[in-house]
Amino acid sequence: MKQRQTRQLRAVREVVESAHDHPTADEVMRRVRARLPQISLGTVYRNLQKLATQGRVRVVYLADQAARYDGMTGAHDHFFCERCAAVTDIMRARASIPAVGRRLGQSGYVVRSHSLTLYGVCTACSGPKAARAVRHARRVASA
Amino acid sequence: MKQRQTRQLRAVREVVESAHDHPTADEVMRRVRARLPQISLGTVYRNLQKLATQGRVRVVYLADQAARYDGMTGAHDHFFCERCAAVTDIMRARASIPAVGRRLGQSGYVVRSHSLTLYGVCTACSGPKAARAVRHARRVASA
DNA sequence: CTTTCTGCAAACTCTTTGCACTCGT
DNA sequence: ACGAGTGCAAAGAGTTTGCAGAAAG
Repeated sequence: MKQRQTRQLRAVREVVESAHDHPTADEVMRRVRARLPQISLGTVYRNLQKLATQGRVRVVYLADQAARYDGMTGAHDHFFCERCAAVTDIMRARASIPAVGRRLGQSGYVVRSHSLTLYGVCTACSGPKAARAVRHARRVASA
Repeated sequence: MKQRQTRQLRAVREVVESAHDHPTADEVMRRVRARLPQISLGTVYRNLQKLATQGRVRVVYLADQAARYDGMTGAHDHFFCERCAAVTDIMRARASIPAVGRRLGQSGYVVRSHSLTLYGVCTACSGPKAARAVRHARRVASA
């Protein structure tokens, strides 16, 4: 029952907490392997789930894509770029959502959490240097 | 290139459009089979995707669950009951979201769509008759 | 030492796809 | 008749899990 402080758990936690780009489980594994070349994807999933249960990590589900993991646990939402698959944090989108929860609460619903995601094209992909940005993003996304 | 009016496509469309409970692809197949007993799950998926591309059906992605299909194509959001897996439509949650899109637009982001889902416990599951409601929901969910 | 955790691989779920055949048009 | 659509089964992607051995406390 007691949680052990294994090097794998710590490495997964440190990778996710220091990541600013919402990596997938697979990407987390690649990064952890820089330090622990033997770690398996199953262990990464188990530890990510453990951290998520403890609230140390947030899981971000995006349409039909693989789940992303986010070390920022404070209230914020996400923007998903349909061109380069980048995920950007949005800090101010939620202002009105507590009101929705309150209204639903009067109808007997208990709102525990919510998820707001905007889909579209990000600055890098829609701007004048879009071609270069897309190339860059693809490289990062498949690295 | 021309779209054909097959009985399978029509049956899938009619099932989803008349459903009020956000069925999964598997559930759609079960319902269609009442009329077309030999329809395959692959065909259901192909037709759901076709209808979604045409905007006649909305796909609702919920955390790590299977996708739900929604015949209501107008703007609305969803509440997901973590106890019975029921999905409820929420009509008024989005009022403030266009403003978020506008603000992001000024930063070079193009917002094409968004998804807002609230998670919690629904009226039937949190009320005084919760036990019965849960039993009912489970029966429906696994029917 | 005891118990949790790991690595591996197999299993699982959901969804997509290749192929030969069917059926709208 | 032509070719889009179907059924089937196999393949894919992402995630979970059983088990024997490793290692944390």
